Amino acid sequence: MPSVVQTKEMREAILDATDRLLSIYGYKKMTIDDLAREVGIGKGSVYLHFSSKEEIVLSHIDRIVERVKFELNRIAESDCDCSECLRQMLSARITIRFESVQHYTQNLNDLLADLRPKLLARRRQYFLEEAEIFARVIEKGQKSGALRGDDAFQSAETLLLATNSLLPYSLTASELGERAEIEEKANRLAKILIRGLEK
Amino acid sequence: MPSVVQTKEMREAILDATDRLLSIYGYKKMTIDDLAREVGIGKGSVYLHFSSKEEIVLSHIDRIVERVKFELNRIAESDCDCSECLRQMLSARITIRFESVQHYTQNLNDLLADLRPKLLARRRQYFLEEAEIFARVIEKGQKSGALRGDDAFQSAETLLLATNSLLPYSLTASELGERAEIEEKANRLAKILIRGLEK
DNA sequence: TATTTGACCAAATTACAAATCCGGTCAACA
DNA sequence: TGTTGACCGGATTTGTAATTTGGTCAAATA
Repeated sequence: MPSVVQTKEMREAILDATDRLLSIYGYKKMTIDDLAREVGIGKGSVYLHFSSKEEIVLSHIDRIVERVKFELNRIAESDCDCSECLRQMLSARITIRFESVQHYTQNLNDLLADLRPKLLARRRQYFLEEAEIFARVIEKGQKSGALRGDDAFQSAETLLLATNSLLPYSLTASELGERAEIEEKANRLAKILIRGLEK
Repeated sequence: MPSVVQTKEMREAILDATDRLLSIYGYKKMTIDDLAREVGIGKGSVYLHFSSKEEIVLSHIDRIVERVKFELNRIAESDCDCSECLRQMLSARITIRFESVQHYTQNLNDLLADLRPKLLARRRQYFLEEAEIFARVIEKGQKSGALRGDDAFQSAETLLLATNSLLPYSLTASELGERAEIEEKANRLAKILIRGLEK
């Protein structure tokens, strides 16, 4: 059996390679042979760390969402005021997601087409997890008197839903527009949304 | 030459048939032979009204957008107060768009895949035209003192952008969720957005 | 004559089979 | 003990023949 440290490092290396290959070839055309070669290990070794191709790619996507959640939690627990927290969280979410897909050659929807059913289920899960972090901040804001007393989780869902339109899965990186432009739109939207939540 | 009335009615009949066939087969698999048969005219007659298959389908989509714009203008010119106008306009937009795609068997993005470049250009145009109607209402609200003095057109763009996420082109009608659920989300979002624009 | 039509054409698409490729396994190797 | 790549069957691609389709226009129709 591989040692724990080696296993963890190797998992990361495989997911890094997955990101590179996925961005060029997409799920279907990315082969396990390619992946093993890119990592520099034998094909059989890939299956020491993951049980299937599907699990590899889903884990890669999980990792991105974990990064987003980590950053959201970091901001949520910082001591700036509630509105500023929400502003930073919305901004960070767009930034990380943009960085995660900007090197993809086609749109995410097509690159991951064959995983669609599994992904839809996961996206709902991701959405809930992120919404919970936002809801915590909103609740804090309500207790401090800064925000209105609407249902916190529903408000969080609404924030995410509204800002999701900025990075549609059906657009190519090149069709998305400049990063600066997207971030400007995101800020404008965030400003209006957050003001709408304030007392 | 066909008489004006007949031409207009026949155009509509062709676009109606286009909607039916498009919702089942999509752009590529919908044939002009099928279309002519569905309308009950000869194939050659289709080309008396449209110059190409592409023009037919784009006209069909134009017609939907025209319906949306007509309704938006109607509400915009009614005499309810600005916030209420915006609320109704956002709601109408979702409702009409939902009705226009709910009978489609696959997602719009796939059904219209082969038209993507042309459609992207048009969507930008549609977006601008709708945004202008919203901007007029916002400007009126600013003059009456109900709304903040931010750039009206930018605010309009932001409203549309945010609510676009409710009906993603990449989801099947069956994946979209219940109509009531979408309208509820739309209302919640509209409420926050409009409050964010108010003084 | 004024309209409408469907047979016709080239180009695109499909159908079908043979050849190739790929995810996943596991006996052998280091 | 930990790693590997040859191997398997099912899926995919490739090459090509047969079919279909967008668009036209001479002929039919009214």
